[in-house]
Amino acid sequence: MSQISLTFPDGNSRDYPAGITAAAVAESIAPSLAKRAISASLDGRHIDLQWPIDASGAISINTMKDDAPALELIRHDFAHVMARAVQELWPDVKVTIGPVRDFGWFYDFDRAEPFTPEDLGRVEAAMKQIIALREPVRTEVWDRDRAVAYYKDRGEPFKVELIDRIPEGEPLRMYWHGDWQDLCRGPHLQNVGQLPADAFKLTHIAGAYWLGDSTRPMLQRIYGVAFRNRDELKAHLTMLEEAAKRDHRKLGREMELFHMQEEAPGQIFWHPNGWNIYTTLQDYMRRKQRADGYVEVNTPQVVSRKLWEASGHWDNYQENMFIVEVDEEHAKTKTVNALKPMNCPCHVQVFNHGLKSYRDLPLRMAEFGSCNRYEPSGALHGIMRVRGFTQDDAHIFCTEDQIESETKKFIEFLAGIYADLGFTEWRIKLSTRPEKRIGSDESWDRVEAALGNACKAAGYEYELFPGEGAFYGPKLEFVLRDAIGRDWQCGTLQVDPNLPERLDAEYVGPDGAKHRPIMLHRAVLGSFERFIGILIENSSGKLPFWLAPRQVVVASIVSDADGYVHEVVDSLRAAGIRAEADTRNEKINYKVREHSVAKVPAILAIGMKEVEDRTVSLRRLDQQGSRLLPLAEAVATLKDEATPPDLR
RNA sequence: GCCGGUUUAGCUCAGCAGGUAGAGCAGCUGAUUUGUAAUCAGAAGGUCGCGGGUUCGAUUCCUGCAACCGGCACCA
Repeated sequence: MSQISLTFPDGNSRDYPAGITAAAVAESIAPSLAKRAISASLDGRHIDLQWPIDASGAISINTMKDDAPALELIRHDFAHVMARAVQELWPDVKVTIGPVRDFGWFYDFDRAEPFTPEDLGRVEAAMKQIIALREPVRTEVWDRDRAVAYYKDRGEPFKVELIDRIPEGEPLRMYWHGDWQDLCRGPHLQNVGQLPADAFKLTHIAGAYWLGDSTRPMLQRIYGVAFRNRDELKAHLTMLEEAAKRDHRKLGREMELFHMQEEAPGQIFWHPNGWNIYTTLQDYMRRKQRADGYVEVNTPQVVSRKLWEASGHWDNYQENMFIVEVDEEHAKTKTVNALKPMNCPCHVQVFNHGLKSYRDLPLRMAEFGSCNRYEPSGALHGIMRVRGFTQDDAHIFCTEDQIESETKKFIEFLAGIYADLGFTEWRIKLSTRPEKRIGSDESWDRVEAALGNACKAAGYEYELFPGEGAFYGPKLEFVLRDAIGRDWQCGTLQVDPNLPERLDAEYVGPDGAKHRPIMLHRAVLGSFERFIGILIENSSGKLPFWLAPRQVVVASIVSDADGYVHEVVDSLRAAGIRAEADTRNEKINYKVREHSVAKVPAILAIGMKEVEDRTVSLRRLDQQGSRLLPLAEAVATLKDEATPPDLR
């Protein structure tokens, strides 16, 4: 038998007969290690202790102390144990697939009856019983015919289809958790008893299409979360509760920012407080864009079908458009229009008005463009995914040579805005040419390189997403990370030579001939609605002072102070601060509590002492105690804080 | 759009094996003039999501629809 050489993490290596298992390797190092071993990593690949090793490489033995492999195994074995429990409880259930995901796993089942929340408790109990049996996990490689025959025999059509989808030549591996068998890539733990029976929870039931395809049957998915121990599970559940507390829909109601109602699904009724955030953010964006060389335009909401036919949207996206028809009873002739789902075709109309010269390029045309899209009902989510929204949209008309410098300029622009809005952690995704595309390979080469070079020139790395670009051009996407680690794709820059062609945009070049410009579609926030939702959740509603809808409440302690309270409010308002008086006949404790719950960042309490000394007592949100300072000083300090970051 | 769930006062929720409903908070009225996260009292507040059916009688049972929630699919 041939020998292989395995290198350990400490740099030493040892020879073993080919075909040795990682379990035997661990045993050869130390019996105690073999006892604690759960899996191994071979040249970075996570492998099962039972698998034979046929070639030399770098090996390390994993124990429960190794976070990533331990959690992967635990979650994956839980998926199998759950599927076993479900089939023990309901033998007619068909199994499909059950992968590991963030914090846990899911498994999709086919069953005529829907699972109920009560069923989850039964499944959890059955899983604990299975774990208590401490049965061994074993594995074998089967040939295709045997595997297909086995699953046909057992009446598991989904598994048969899965096998058909696995490429010829790839080994089909079977795993047994006790007597329960599943087709699985592995690796797994060695014994079901290694699972922490007190560190998992089945969280919810949901529908999910087989193979993620909406034309295939809908299965029932059960989600679970699992950790190495009870404390980690508890910490996770606490984190979920914290996340629920910052839900923008809840805070939107509590802070009286907006509401939505049945008569206008997917559209927002902004209340004074919420609209304050919106306009403050929009004013800021408008100043930033002006300073960066954009011109602002505004274009129609209701646009004839003819333009959408010319742009190509009528053919491809009609299902998602609000169609507005005017019939013969109202007008002499019938017209068919659509609410604009995007601004680009309208911007080309502005560009096309009058003859443009190469000297006009790059032309950066911005619009806070209100758009309406008939989003599928199931996609709507608070103010994050709506049917009526306003983009911070702009189109840069330029030559191909200008793409790189315009992209670099845009990345710097966007970086400054994200920093101002409190997002320091974000990344860039570069999506390149898809299979089905227009344009020559040479032009794709040039444009993709321009985007990549622009990122580097601006000082940012990017991740490559091959094949993910649009059919007409590559794009950059800017993904920011919020305070609790969630990612949000907000900014985008899309290179588009197609729409100028379709809508016949042109400019006169230095050679006196007409040329097509390139369009760069770009946005920083995406939409104001969604971005405000992100801002609310990122800050738990405690927005930075300059964005807070109610910045200061001046609260009287005794009614004899009311006159001075109004004087203080007037001084603050004169300095441009959003201040309100609270002279209700209530205790100061009551007022402090109420305005703290409402997340007002500063409360000024006014009693007779302040009246006599012409001072204010300043209390900051989430801080104990207060600070006494002269009125003029308080106004100056707060005015400073209320100044938007671009005006400081 | 698909699967499952939910819909009762402004908000959070209880209740009803079929006889038209309750609490806390908010709001209103009165008393209290109060020093940094809830002062006390009183009165009031609901076509039980919308439509149809069964029934002597429906908030409760059946059925259709809508919106919302959790996912899936979608996001030009």
